[in-house]
Formats: sequence, structure tokens, C-alpha cells
Amino acid sequence: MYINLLGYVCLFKRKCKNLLHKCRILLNYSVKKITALSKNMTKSKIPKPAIERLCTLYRFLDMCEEEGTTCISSAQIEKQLHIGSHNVRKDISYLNLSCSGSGGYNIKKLKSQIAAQLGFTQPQNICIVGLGRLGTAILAHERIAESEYNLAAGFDSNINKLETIRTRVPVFPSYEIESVVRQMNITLAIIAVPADAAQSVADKLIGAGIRGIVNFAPVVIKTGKSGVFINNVDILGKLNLLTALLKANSSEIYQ
Amino acid sequence: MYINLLGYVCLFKRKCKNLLHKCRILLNYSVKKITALSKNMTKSKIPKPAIERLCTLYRFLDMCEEEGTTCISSAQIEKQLHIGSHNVRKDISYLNLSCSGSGGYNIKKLKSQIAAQLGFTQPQNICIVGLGRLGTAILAHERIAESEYNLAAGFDSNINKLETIRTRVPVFPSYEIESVVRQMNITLAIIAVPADAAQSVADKLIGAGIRGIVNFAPVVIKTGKSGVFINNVDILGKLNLLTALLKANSSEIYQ
DNA sequence: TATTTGCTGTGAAATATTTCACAAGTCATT
DNA sequence: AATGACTTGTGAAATATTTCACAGCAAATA
Repeated sequence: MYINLLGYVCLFKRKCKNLLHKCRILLNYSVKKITALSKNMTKSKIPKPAIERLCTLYRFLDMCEEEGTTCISSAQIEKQLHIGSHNVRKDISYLNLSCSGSGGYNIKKLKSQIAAQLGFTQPQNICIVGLGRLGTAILAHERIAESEYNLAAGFDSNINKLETIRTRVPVFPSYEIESVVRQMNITLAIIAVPADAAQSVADKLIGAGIRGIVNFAPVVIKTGKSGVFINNVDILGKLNLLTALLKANSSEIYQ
Repeated sequence: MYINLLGYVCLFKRKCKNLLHKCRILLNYSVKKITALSKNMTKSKIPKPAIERLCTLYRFLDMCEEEGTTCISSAQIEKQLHIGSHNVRKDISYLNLSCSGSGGYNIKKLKSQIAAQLGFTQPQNICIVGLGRLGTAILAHERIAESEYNLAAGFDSNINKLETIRTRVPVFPSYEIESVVRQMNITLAIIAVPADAAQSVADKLIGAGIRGIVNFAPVVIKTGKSGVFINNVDILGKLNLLTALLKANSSEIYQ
């Protein structure tokens, strides 16, 4: 049997280097950990899937409230949202609160508690880049106006188009993105431009200090900057997912 | 110390009933399990998060292919998609294939393998309900035309509007949903109607045998029928999610 | 008042998913 | 051919998430 001995020596050397590197990392990590602990930064982490579910729940509660319902039980939520009642209760328990009354949760209370924990209380300024059909459709979205988000600006690269748009939202040419975003303190953005323009728009937005992007363009937006969150809503991707789930036939709902 | 003894007796009785119920369920379950095993239904399950990532990857590979790239490594994918390279490799390993060449995966091969495993090979007929700004924007989506999905029909309740829409996709009034969906063998649907009409439209679609729905209306669609997959794309929900993630400051990307 | 029902909240157990470490392979360079 | 710098693929370990079971209430009912 032939053994590549020198290959192994090489491997060994590399491992030593890796080890050294890891020692350095570990040292760094320890220091950070100790600092964090000493500052008592024990942020009780909510699992990400739970955060997603809570967002859906929040939207749902909003709907219920409009319809005039005041109370809802975890069992009812299970029926409507296809989230197991165990799961619902657990998710809510992460919030460390209690808003149970007779017949389940008090919707108003629960909603405000979720809002407080997830940070929906402070109104945020948002903007839309790309005022084509999709962009203007979002501009006209009735519920955004009623929400905790303030649609502060719209952008489009076609200056002639800007004048034809009838909306109460102030609109600007795309080259003003950076200055307007900074001036108006806009934190979230919605991208609704064609695929080829999406990445450069995203770069501008991130450069201007945007913290989160919902991207409707059919490309995957990349970001080098950490702390910026991107949510790619690609319709073909969604269709693909449905196809795949149908084939795998796992659970029924995907939010 | 006061003990509610009778309460406990009652609890005990309830537990006995529950136990009996569970025995029945267990019996059923066992029978099913044995049948399944005997039929060798060992469908090697891909975890749902992995399926989601593979869908994103598939879209991304499509993009790369258009740009003319032929090979890509897991490390490069990590940089672009913010999915850890370990994770990428693991996900791909669920597919039980090997398409590695020099310098990483062969894009064309990998793409076709994902398509085969996730069921993207057979073209599917899809339809859009609601031809407002959002609906027509989707109708005009260039990439859908090039994709494995065939946009077979559009529906709107406003009959007068139908005549004004210029598109190659055949359009019908909403009351024909059931018959057209059945006739054309449409399996997936996109809902782009106002919030108040969404649920009734969904019910019609599901009644007609639709298997999956992408819902852009800002409500959570419910389904009693199992085997129907619903993907609610609520823009306010997405914004909420970004806000919550920013507050929690967990990872950076959410697809 | 006695009993029953229905509900939440939550540690602990069970399960699912991600990360890790490394064998094994390919190719370019010395 | 020796070496080094890249890969992937994958069991096993580590971690995260979900599910379960039930105490503990509150309200409804007999």
C-alpha cells in the first residue's frame, strides 16, 4: 500500500499553523466573553425561527384587532396560522410576560408586548427605490400608511417619471439617495428596481447607512458590511420553494 | 397548607382519558409506521432549512450561469450568499451526488442536479389572480417567461379592466377561476388582490385543486386542506422582521 | 360549594440542524 | 516526483429548536 508520507507532513504543518491561528482566536474570544459577561450582557436570545413566527403573529393580531376580536387562545392561533399551539406558547414565553386572561391572550396586550420586545414601538423611516409598477403599488399600500413605518421617500432614476407620479410621498432622483437617506434618517429600504440595477442601488443605500433592505429584484443582494440585514423576496425563488416542498411534502405552511 | 384534593382526582380522571386516547393514537401510528417501513418508504428527508437554502442557491446559480461563470466553490458561495461553506457543502451532500471538478462545483451540473432532486424539471402551469399594479408587474416579469414555470392565466374581478391589459398571457374574469384552473391543469397560483378578497380567492383556488399559493395580499391565508402550501409575502411582515432582527442583532441575512 | 373544563407558562426530553474536523481528491508549481 | 494550495463530502459533536407533560390558575357548570 502506497502512503503519501510527504503529503501528511505537509498536512501536519498546516494543522500546526491552524492551531496557532485558533489559539489567537480563542484568546480574543475569551477576552471578549469575559468583557461581555462582566458587563452582564446576558441578552436573553430569542431563536430566529421564533422571531419570524412572532412577526407573523403580530401581523395576524393586527388583523384580529381590526375585526374587533379581543381575546385569542393558542389553540385558535394554531388553527389559523398553522403554528402548533405548543410552539405559540413557547414563542410567547420567550417574551417574559403574561397577558393571559379568560379564554386566552388579550390581543391588545399581547400585541403591545410583542411590539415592545421586538422593537416595533419607535416609528422608523423607510424609503422605496424604483417607482415602476411594483414600486408605485407599494407606495399606494394602504396598510403601510397606518403602520409604525413612515414612508419618507421614493427614488427613481428616471427624472421625467418622477413628475408624473401622484403620491403624498416625496420623490427624488436616484442620485440623491445618499443625501436624502442621511438627512431624513431613513433606516429601512425597499428595492423595486430591475435586476441589473439592484446591487448598485443596495451599495448606495448601505453606504448611506441603511440598516435593512427588502429586495424585490430577482437577484440575491450581497453585503460586505455586517449589521445590515437583507431580505430577498424573489418570486421565482418562492415558486421554487413551493415546488420543492410539494415534492418533499413536508409541512403545509411556509411564511 | 390547603390541598385541592378533589381537583387532583379530577385531574387524574382526565389523564386516564388522555392516556386511553393516546393508546388509540399510538396503535394507529404503529400500524402506519409498519406499513410505511414494509413499503420501504425511506425517503431520505432533506431538512426544510436546507431546502430553502438550496432554492436560493438554485436562483443564484441561474444568475451565475447567465453571467458566463462555469465553476464555483463553496467558499465563493459563502461570500456571495452569506451561507457558511460548511453549510453549503452539507446541503449539497443531501442530494447524494457529486459534481465537483477542479476549482469547485460545475455550475451547470449542480444546477441540473438540484433541479432534478427538488422537482424543477417538469414545467408547471401557474396563474395570477388580481391584475392591479402588482399583478401586472408580475405579468411583465421577464424572468418568469424564461423559467421552468409557464404563466398560463391571469384573473381579475373587474371585467372592464381585462380588455385594457396588454399581455400575451390569456386573462379571464375571476368567476372562471375554477374552470380555467382545472382545464389548464394549473398547479401554483400567485395572489395579488386586495386584502379583503384574498381569503375567498384562495378558497376558490384550493377548491379547484391548486397545490401551492404565493400570497402578496397583506393577510395570512388559511387553509383547511392538507397538502396545500402557502407562502405569505407580507411586506409589513418583512419590515417587522428586519426591525426585530436589527434589534436582536443576530445573523445578517434572511432569505 | 364541588367539579369540571380550558387555558397558559415552562423546565426537561426529544429531535433537528449546524458546525467541525479531516480523509481524500485534483491541479499547479517547483 | 515532491510539494503545496486548493477542493469536496461526510460521520460525529455541538448546538438550536421543537415538542411534551404537567403544575397552576381562572372561569364555567352542576
